[in-house]
Amino acid sequence: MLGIGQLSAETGTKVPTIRYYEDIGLLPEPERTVGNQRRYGQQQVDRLRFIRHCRDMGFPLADVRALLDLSDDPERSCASADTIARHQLQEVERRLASLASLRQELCRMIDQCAGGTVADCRVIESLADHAHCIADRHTTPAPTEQHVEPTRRDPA
Amino acid sequence: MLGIGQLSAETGTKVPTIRYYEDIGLLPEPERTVGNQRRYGQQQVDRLRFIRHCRDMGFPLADVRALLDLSDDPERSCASADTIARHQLQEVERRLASLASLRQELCRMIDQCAGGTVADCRVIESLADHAHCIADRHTTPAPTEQHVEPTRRDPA
DNA sequence: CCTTGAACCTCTAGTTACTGGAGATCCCAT
DNA sequence: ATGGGATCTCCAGTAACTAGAGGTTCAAGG
Ligand SMILES: [Zn+2]
Ligand SMILES: [Zn+2]
Ligand SMILES: [Zn+2]
Ligand SMILES: [Zn+2]
Repeated sequence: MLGIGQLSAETGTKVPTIRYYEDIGLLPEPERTVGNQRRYGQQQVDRLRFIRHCRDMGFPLADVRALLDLSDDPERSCASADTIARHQLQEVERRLASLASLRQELCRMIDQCAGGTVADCRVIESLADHAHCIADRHTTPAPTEQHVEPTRRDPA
Repeated sequence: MLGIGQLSAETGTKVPTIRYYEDIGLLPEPERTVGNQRRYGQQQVDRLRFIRHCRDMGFPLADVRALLDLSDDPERSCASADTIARHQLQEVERRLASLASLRQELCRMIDQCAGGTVADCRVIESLADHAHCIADRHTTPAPTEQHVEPTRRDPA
């Protein structure tokens, strides 16, 4: 049986995050010691690994929840799991397209600026007027994810 | 002079968002009618357009704020504007790379599943164990943005 | 057996960039 | 004068965590 800190180390998940997953019902309430501390078994380790892997692949928690439900009973058809994955793929492709076009605009913007004062800056000018852009509109990537510095992950 | 609803229509920004930008100091407090309603002039329209365009290009509000400050005095050197833009470009490229690798994993995952029960599903299996992945780790895109359905933008 | 210090507990609040609603007020046209 | 849409302020909620305060528990050393 592992304490929460060991589970954290084992899965590369921060301790408050584990408790958060428990709060929202992604992880079942674990056993407790007499002194009220959480104790986890292998099942929980696997479940948390599954969750983290899904998150790293960009699935939103709602999808992770659905995938966990599915994986909890192996007799069911996997059709909906595949559907979720295909949706996620589409989402990733949407973001890729939008980022690619964004990259182009940013490059143009930066290339055109020769330096000097703000009055002559092509970057500022381009930002002020979308008419300078190639794309007729920019679609927001709409990520639905986290906002954390990349100071994570250190798997066992 | 425009009312807030007209400014909203003019710039494709929702009314509460305009008030939010005012709250956080991105838009200056506008004039008011005797009845306390906001009235905007062309300057404000331009400023809000600038903000929205920056946001659509993926700049975080902190950067938008810095860019606005710069564009407010045209005599300064544009070096820091260019630096912000180059940072943003790097960020976009980072996300592109990470999404491309994600796309690959998702494709593999989906291709390998022949359908059937969850017990045999390659999607579930791949999610359960990162060892099935090609990439040695997935880097989170770390977006710092919004979470909204794409029900926006309808420029004048 | 007792002490110490790291790990753990609960609870609250903050992050980003907005969005939505309640309940009250205003503006304008008929 | 009146009706209805636009606007006002304030508060709460979204995603997915993260951080901190203030108090307990565990395990090892003496
Ligand atoms: Zn420049
Ligand atoms: Zn543009
Ligand atoms: Zn399958
Ligand atoms: Zn993986």
